[in-house]
Amino acid sequence: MSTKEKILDVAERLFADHGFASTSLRDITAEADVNLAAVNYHFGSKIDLLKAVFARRFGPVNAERLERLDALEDPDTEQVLRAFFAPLFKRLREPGSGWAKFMQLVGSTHSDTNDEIRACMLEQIRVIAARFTETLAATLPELPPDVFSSRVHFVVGAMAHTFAFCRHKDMPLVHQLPEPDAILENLVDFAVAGMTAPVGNVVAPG
Amino acid sequence: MSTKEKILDVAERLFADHGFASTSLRDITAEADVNLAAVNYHFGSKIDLLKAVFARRFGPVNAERLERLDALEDPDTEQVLRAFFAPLFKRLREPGSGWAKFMQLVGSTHSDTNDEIRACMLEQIRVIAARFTETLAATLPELPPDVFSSRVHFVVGAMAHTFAFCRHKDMPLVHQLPEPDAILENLVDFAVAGMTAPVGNVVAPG
DNA sequence: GTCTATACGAAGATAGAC
DNA sequence: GTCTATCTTCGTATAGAC
Repeated sequence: MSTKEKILDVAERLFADHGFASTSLRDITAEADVNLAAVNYHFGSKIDLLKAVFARRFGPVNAERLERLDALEDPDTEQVLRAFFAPLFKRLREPGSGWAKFMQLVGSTHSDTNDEIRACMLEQIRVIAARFTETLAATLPELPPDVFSSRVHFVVGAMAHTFAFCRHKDMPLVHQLPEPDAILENLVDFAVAGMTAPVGNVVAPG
Repeated sequence: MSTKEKILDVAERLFADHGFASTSLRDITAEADVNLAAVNYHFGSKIDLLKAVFARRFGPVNAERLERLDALEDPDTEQVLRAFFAPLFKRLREPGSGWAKFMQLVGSTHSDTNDEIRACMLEQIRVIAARFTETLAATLPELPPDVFSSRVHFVVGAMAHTFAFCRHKDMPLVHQLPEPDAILENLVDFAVAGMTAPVGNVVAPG
């Protein structure tokens, strides 16, 4: 395995387990058994290494997402959501492939307050998110735009938190977490019900 | 204002805006116009400063949450969720009080991969979360335990992401975000629908 | 009791030798 | 391509002023 690939693999795992800011380049290069300066040579900087970690995996996932979305004719809310979630979830079935760690990293990065760090992931999903948001909105034509926006936020949050912690041990309050395929079904059930919920009391703006 | 309070205020804001790891004690003490060593004197360490930031605000919020929960007799799903969310949301109505920044910090810390950082917040809500999870489960007796667990994760994720980003400008995909009170109503509608959704296809474990 | 000045080791980044 | 040396900034610790 090349130095570059060794760094990518170890960085992905350590970023996911301890967070980007809390992981030092010395941790990565020591565990990958390469020289400290190799990171700067191959990737330029720590933040560019993070970008490379995201770019490597999002390519095939996003391609499959678009394929699934384009294959739908007159899609409903569930089909759109499933087309977005399934391509990532199905890769969890390959143990040892690193996809579980990657998903964990995606989830935590999605909620990172640091704009520069979050941008490394957002630049990978910006185009695809726009396509899916647009198509999803079309399945809910009667929903007020501000309610739709709020609910998309809620779905994104539910997804991100699930990605980040669905396999985490330190969850004393919520036990008995099911298998990846079952989590996907639970997430789709939940998100469809949330997106299509009746609109309750309207609060006047201002 | 005392040195201790100045440090707490500035730390809360900078941790919320840039993340805990990306904020240096020198950033904090420079903006608070106090000496660097004052942090170590008053709080002991950077992580203990974070704990103090959480402890200051969670006290009154959690007390009100328990009051509202105890006041309910034979509560339904919506009432339990509202008793948890409302005490924090209502404080957003006081502009300049720092509660919006605190909420942002709570949301991002909830999704932090670093166990030590997340523990600073979890220790503040552990007892209360157990009470609410237990009461919430009682309102959904027919829901399979693993589905309930998944859905609680989803609600927590929706909440955390909303806290962290509901006032953020860098959200090009989702516009027209409503006012705090409307976000609370939207969140309650969404979470109630998600928690009470019919259980779809059951996936065999393993 | 409070606060300040200052020093130490470790971190990320980078220039230049090989 | 790879590695050493070095720069700046970080969290932390300590001695002492008020």
